[in-house]
Amino acid sequence: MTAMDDPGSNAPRYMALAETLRARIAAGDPDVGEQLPTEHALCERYAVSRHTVREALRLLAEAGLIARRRGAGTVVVAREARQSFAQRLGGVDDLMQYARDAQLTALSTEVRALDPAVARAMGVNVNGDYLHVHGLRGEPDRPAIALTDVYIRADLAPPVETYVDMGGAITEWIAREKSVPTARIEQTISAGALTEAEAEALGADAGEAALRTRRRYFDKGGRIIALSDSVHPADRFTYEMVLKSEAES
Amino acid sequence: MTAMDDPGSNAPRYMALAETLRARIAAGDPDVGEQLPTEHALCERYAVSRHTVREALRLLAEAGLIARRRGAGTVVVAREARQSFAQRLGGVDDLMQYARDAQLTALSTEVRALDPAVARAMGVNVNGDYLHVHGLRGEPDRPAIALTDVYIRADLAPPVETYVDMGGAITEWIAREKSVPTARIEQTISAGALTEAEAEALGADAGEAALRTRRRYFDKGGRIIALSDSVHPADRFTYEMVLKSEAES
DNA sequence: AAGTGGTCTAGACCACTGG
DNA sequence: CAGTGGTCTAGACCACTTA
Repeated sequence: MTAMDDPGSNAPRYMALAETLRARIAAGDPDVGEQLPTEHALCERYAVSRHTVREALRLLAEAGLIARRRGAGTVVVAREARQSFAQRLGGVDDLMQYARDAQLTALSTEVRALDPAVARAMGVNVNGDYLHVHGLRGEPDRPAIALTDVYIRADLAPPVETYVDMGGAITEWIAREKSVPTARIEQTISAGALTEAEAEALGADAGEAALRTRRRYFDKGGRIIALSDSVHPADRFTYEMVLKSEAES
Repeated sequence: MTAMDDPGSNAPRYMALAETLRARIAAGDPDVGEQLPTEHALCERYAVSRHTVREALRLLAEAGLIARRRGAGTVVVAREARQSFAQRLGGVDDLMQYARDAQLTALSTEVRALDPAVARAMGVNVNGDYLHVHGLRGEPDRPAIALTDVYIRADLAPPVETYVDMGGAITEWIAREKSVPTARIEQTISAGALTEAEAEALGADAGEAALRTRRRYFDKGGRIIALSDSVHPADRFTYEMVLKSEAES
């Protein structure tokens, strides 16, 4: 009695077949690393067309249970799909989900080699020139929400006149104008106390608790595109994220 | 000269067709909200079979450019796929990416109605009984990494004997044993100073900076499964996440 | 060279949407 | 009710892997 033999089921055949195969894999019948029957064999065994078999296998492949290779066959790669969650972000701007109009106001900018101390703090080992923008982030006429340092690889950095009103979309500008899309972002979030210099720039008290976010932007080849380091006074900022289950059907 | 008319291209037809349609949508030919030609029309226009058209449309649908409804047709929902990033988590355990062996040691447990003050702090409005577990999280013989409060809806909570050695996988137990999988997790991360009670439990100093994470677990219907509230001394914990581009081809 | 999965065709029936 | 997308069949050729 498998889902395939159930005449009362109103599910499409390819779904029923997928469910049957999923149950068998969960039971370890074809165990991890072993081969699934070929598409042709499944057509015969379950008396369905190859298209139906392929739709069923597509579901299992999307669920990460099987891997398929032309000429080599289909192997089981997992007995069951772990429930998985994902935080999706529409773009780099969404990384910090505070108000859209939180503008970066530059206090200073310069192009020079990356300070070794900064590189160490950011957990990277690089050399070469970077455009360093130091500034406050927040809405006009409101207390600043963050004190931010951004380091953009010099050969990718926009001209100084340009980036001021770009908000946080610098990596999108680089993707568009320099054809270097960001492929990976690494972010660390930690707590810490405000230093005196930070407190002064932010109009807060030294020693006050603060949220510190550091981000590293990488291109497809793993090369650094940009670095950013922000300090948020505890009472002015909360990081919120929603993680959704990746289960589909 | 579209990708479809390119005879030198060695891409499959359905990919070429998808690329052609993607370019047209990007140009706003069928603008957002407008209808795409029907599958039948596309078959005629590009002289391919319906299966080929459907494979092409499947790609566009996966990219989030179009939405399809049986009987109603296909509409454009976006001119171009925004570069998008996702943090993927294999399970609830991975939410906090510190060492796997960070066990929760219960200091107290009780079942009672949720304290209104707690509900307010967690940003939820609920009633009913919850199993409240208050404890320390960390490896044995090391300073605790967090002070944690977990509130599990009473009708879903495992028997007291069970949950002790489950680590953080409580929601996975609920999904398996109670058939209530978690569909969404909302998390807020903020900074704050340790209260005296927290400092004492953690063996730290009151007023020290700390990272505070609050999580809400929801089922498919939006009902709360569990709540958790953790405080991490700043020097003992850093939250790290990797966001990968969702672009595929 | 035989067999695999990947692509493609030309049909068909169905559930559902909309006028 | 006509037309849509969803499912399904029975073929076919191809690129690729394995032996």
